[in-house]
Amino acid sequence: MIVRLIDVARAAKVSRSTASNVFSNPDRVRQVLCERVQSAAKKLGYAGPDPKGQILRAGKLNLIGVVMPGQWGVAETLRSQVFVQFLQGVAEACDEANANMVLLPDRPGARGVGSALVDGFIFGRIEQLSQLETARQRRLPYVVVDFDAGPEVNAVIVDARAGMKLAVQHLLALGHRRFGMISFLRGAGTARIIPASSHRDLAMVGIAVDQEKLAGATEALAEAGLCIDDVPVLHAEPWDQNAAPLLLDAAPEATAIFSFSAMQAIAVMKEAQRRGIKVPDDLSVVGFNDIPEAAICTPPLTTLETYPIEKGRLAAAMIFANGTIQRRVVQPQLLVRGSTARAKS
Amino acid sequence: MIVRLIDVARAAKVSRSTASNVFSNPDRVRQVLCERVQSAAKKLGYAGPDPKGQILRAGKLNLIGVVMPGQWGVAETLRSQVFVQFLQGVAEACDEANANMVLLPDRPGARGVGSALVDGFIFGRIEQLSQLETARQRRLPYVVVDFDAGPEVNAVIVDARAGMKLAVQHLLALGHRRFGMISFLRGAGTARIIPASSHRDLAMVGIAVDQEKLAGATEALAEAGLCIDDVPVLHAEPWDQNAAPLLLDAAPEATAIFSFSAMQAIAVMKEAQRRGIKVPDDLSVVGFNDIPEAAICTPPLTTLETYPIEKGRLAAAMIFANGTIQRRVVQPQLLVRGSTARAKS
DNA sequence: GAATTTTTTTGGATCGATCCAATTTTTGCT
DNA sequence: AGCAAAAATTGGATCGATCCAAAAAAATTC
Repeated sequence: MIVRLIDVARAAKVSRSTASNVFSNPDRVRQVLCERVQSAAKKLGYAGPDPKGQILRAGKLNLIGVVMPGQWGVAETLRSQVFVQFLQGVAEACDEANANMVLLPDRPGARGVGSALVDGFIFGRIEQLSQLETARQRRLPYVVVDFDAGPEVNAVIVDARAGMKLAVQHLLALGHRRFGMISFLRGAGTARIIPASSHRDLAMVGIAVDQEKLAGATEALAEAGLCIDDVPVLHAEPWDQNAAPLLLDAAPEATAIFSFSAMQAIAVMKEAQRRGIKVPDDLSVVGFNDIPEAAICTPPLTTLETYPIEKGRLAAAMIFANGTIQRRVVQPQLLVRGSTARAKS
Repeated sequence: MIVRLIDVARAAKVSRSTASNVFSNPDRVRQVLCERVQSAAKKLGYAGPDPKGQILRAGKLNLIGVVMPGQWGVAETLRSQVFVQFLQGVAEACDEANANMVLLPDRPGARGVGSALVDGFIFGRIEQLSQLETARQRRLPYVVVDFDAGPEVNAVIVDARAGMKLAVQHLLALGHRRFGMISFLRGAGTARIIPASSHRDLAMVGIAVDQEKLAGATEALAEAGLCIDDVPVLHAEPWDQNAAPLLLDAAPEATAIFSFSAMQAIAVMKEAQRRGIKVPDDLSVVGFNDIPEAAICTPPLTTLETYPIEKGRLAAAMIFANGTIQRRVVQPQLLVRGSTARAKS
């Protein structure tokens, strides 16, 4: 049924080695034989060397696995524009290295980290060190993004703490003193306002990078003599459409809101405008990460550029290098646009 | 260096077969041996059966290759939100089938369609039948999206002609008679206005699905006694920021603009507003495809829902089915939002 | 305890191709 | 033509695991 190299070789009356060379090292074969093999291949409908066989010998696959966060699947993760930008960066580096990229779920049971046919892994978002164990066991190179897994692990990390600090300091410099904050849920769940007593409870906050954001905000506030406990906090998934009203209800006095995601920042702007609150005149809003919408919404959103594409490139490059452990920290930059203004006195 | 199954077998003093069974069919092995093998594996640091070896025997990879349009690379393609939505659909179907998804470039030379380790292909966008030749030769199942490759090829096709017709008919029903159109370039290039003589020259228009859009628009106009030749036409890539002004300059009299992409439709709205032209009062705008921005921009964009996620699912399902050739046509639906209104009399 | 059945275990073949050292053929030179 | 050197070709081993029929061991029956 399936035509193999050996069938072609037999049909052309040459050895397997010669037939193999016709496809992989044509210059080592006399032209007469070369043609004989090729015509035999064509007659039998041979599709060329089956990569399944090649791989076993070659060992290298030229394939990087990008591991998607476990709690969300691959499909859910693709809803994040920032993550897709990150993938763009990985794809760019892959293009240059003539490699491909496979999207892997981190569900136990699935053909994921434990058994995927790849040369290395990029962990897009992890929550626990233990998730790296399987990759380590397989002795394949791997890179962790936005998670500090110690000095022996390749890492590309955005300095989210510094970023959030920039954002809050920007608002403070504009004279704001009453805030509202939008954080991430840990795990799935519905949007909700968090009681002040839990504000600093890291166990409730999304993933490591979000905990860093919280730390940054807390620090910046503290340096201005303010306390995070006095700030109403909303926990919500970025795409939860029902979240923004909750915060505006909970923080009627706030003159500025900072969000852990750009999506929720934009949602808050929309909701404020719907209620007749003017942005940025009555309410300043700052987001985190830059997405296309942030630049074109009205007003354009002041937010943090976190260079996801660059991060993707760096991560993929580390896999291809596969040498000494590297560790790169990316510094976010504040993009001041139209959604922030001086606080009314 | 690398620990293989056979090393573990030797260390545990059992045969390869038994060692293999410990990992793949534990119930066939007595518990004593099972433990002996497992402890040997742990001692040697064996990471479990290497998928490279398994694959050769199993034959099946549980991996779908999504082929990206050749002219753009993988990274460029990920910039298209509609394409990413399509990928979401593929990912959903993969999740259910416990398979994975690899993104393949269609560059010659790259490890692409010709040699990728996959069970089947989804061609995201193709321009010529010949691009399918390699997949056909490899005798792997494949699906083509938005391209009519004949009755012997799995296909998921959006009825772009009907969609565009809906859009133009909507504008006609609102009383519009003077239009502007934004089409796609074939290949890369800078945005430019197309002379009337070339309006119906399909060779200039993007890919097959875009040619269908042109046909739909032409038909709808003709049915209202209008001719596409009288409509100023702009060719531009969706993300070209400099395109919108060109069209507004070329079509100062237009009261309605229809675009082959949502991105350019939004760009035109922004540019019009910048010039003091009110949308939809002075100018109606219709896009194609629905992206998140379209729903939240001001005014929200009237556009066509083309169900990319559903298309992705259907395409992946056809690969998994791998039976009789299927062919699904998806009918777009017009989402009337705020960017269209009655023409001023 | 021998005979029979059932459960475990094993070695050989296989998946499809590539590499390498040894062999055969061709070429070049006198 | 004869010999050496170069080029082309070949068969065996290998990549890492799984399958299968046969053999061995254990459990059951009389």
